[in-house]
Amino acid sequence: MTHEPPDDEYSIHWIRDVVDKVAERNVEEYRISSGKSVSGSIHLGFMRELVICDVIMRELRERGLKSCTLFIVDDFDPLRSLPGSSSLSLDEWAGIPYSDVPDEFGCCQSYGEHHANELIETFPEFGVDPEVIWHHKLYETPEMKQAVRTCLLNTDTIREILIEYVARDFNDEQQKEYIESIRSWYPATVVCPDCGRLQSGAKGEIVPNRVTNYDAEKDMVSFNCPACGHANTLPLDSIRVKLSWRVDWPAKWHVLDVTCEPAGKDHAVKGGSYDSGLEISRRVFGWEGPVKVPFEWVRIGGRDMSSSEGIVFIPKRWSAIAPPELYRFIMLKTDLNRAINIMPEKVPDMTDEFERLERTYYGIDAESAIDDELARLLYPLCLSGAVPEEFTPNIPFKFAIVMSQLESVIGSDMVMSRSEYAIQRQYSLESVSAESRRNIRRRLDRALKWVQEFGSNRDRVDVPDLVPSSIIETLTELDIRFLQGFLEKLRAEEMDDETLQSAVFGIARELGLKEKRAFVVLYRILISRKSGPRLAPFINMLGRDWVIRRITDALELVG
RNA sequence: GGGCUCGUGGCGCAGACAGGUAGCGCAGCAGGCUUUUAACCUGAUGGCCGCGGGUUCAAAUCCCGCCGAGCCCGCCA
Repeated sequence: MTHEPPDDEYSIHWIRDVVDKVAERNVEEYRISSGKSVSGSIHLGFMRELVICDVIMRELRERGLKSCTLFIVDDFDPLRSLPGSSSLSLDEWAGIPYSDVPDEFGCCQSYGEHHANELIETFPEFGVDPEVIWHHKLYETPEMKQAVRTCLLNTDTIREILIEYVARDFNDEQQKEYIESIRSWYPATVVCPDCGRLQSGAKGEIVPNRVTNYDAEKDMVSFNCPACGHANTLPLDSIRVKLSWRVDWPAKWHVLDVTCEPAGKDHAVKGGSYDSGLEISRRVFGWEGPVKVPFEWVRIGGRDMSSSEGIVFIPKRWSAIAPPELYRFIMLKTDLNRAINIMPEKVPDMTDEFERLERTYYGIDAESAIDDELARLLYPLCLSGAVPEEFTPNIPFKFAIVMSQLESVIGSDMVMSRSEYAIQRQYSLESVSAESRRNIRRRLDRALKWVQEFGSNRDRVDVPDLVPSSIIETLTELDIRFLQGFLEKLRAEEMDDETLQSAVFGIARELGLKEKRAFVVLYRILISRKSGPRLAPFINMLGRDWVIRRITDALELVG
């Protein structure tokens, strides 16, 4: 039996499914949120969450719905550890909110702001534009104060929920212990007015400065700071209070009226903080809470990215070596529950793949392995800005790898004009647009950085100023005659890649020189190696005049 | 101990929710008008679909068990 594939039962892409679900909320404005603790540099993986938020927003707008994105900088969290590179003292700053810790680099208001800004600066390139909300400032608003009050008033309910969600997989003894430990627990901590700490101790031995009592009638909060010993009972309005983990999140959802928030797998697991947060939304704040969109993590080169341990690979570093649109493409094409392992050394190949999508979108490739409808959906979502009316050609990344390394040899003007010429030939263009020229420039810059950081030895091209005498000495009588013949040919006429490649073979054969040897000789003269980039295009990149001079110089050295 | 996700040619992945001859990219291999070189084009090769069992005329796909990898599950975030 055969199946007619039902058209609308299963969607072509996860974005459609997610947006369908979000749109069901039927609200006036769809608010898509994300948040990040600023314990250090925010790595490239977090950008996945921002991109997910962004495409949900874009698709909602596409459907004529009002939508925005939010990015909450969790800078009111207490500092627990410092990266090894930091000059700050952990003893001095542990337990203090990131917004109160100074910026050791001196350029921002605080430790938290510094790391947040490092990320925020890359937003335009990556095509995201969320409203930035500073957690510590949010806590100063009357709405958030009221939410804190609501949580304190509903402490019993919150305790019940936590026992239900956190302790459900415990054995009897663990359960008893947990219930006991939470008996006099309040869902909030206090910034000590004396020492400025939310908690004492660093990672592993933390004791929070927890609210020890809340007098609802007088709206008074008691605490007993474990860091400095200061104990007091003060009006809620007069002190800085922060809600606990698992409670803070639903309070923010409520105050900011969040419709949807994606969550990494650590938070999104069944019974995890997201689920308990939804339960708190229902039973404490009286609404259903946001639409949960779980997603897997991003790894780089097979290793986890983590601010505290592992490798630091920040978005800025990505945009220095690869197009941000490519990052968005990788995020969008991969299913949400798949971990993404980014391999920087594959950037050239991945860029090619992305450009296949681009050409499919513009209908330039006659046949394409990429589905038309998928290209129509995905390509615009990959771009950081509006989709240009017409295809804007660029040089292939792999061409740029070689070309960009020649700047120091032939100068950047030559590199640009030869790159433009390559595009003109490839797409049969009369002229190259200003936009294309900007693209070329960007690509050359990225290709050069890429090859320096991630290129293999084969990718690296190093043209020495002079041909070393050690190489001159290896030239035989026949080699020299070949070089003379090739020089003549070069002087005689401008040749395209194919003609030039043939000329090498032709001249070598005429003289009875082994073809392979001819190539070795030329590569040695040019780059002191016995092989290199495909020869004729490489010579044309360097330019006829330059190569003529090079060979002439070499022949002079022979004497 | 409990839970979630993943396991498909050398590498990275699609196909699994609707069971019916196993696809793509990269690498490798062979070719591109008597011209091997690493922008480009063409072609062929390469897979007990983690293992075992079950359902079915038919299983990569559905069900059960096992193995392996990753992650989450006290406080704190």
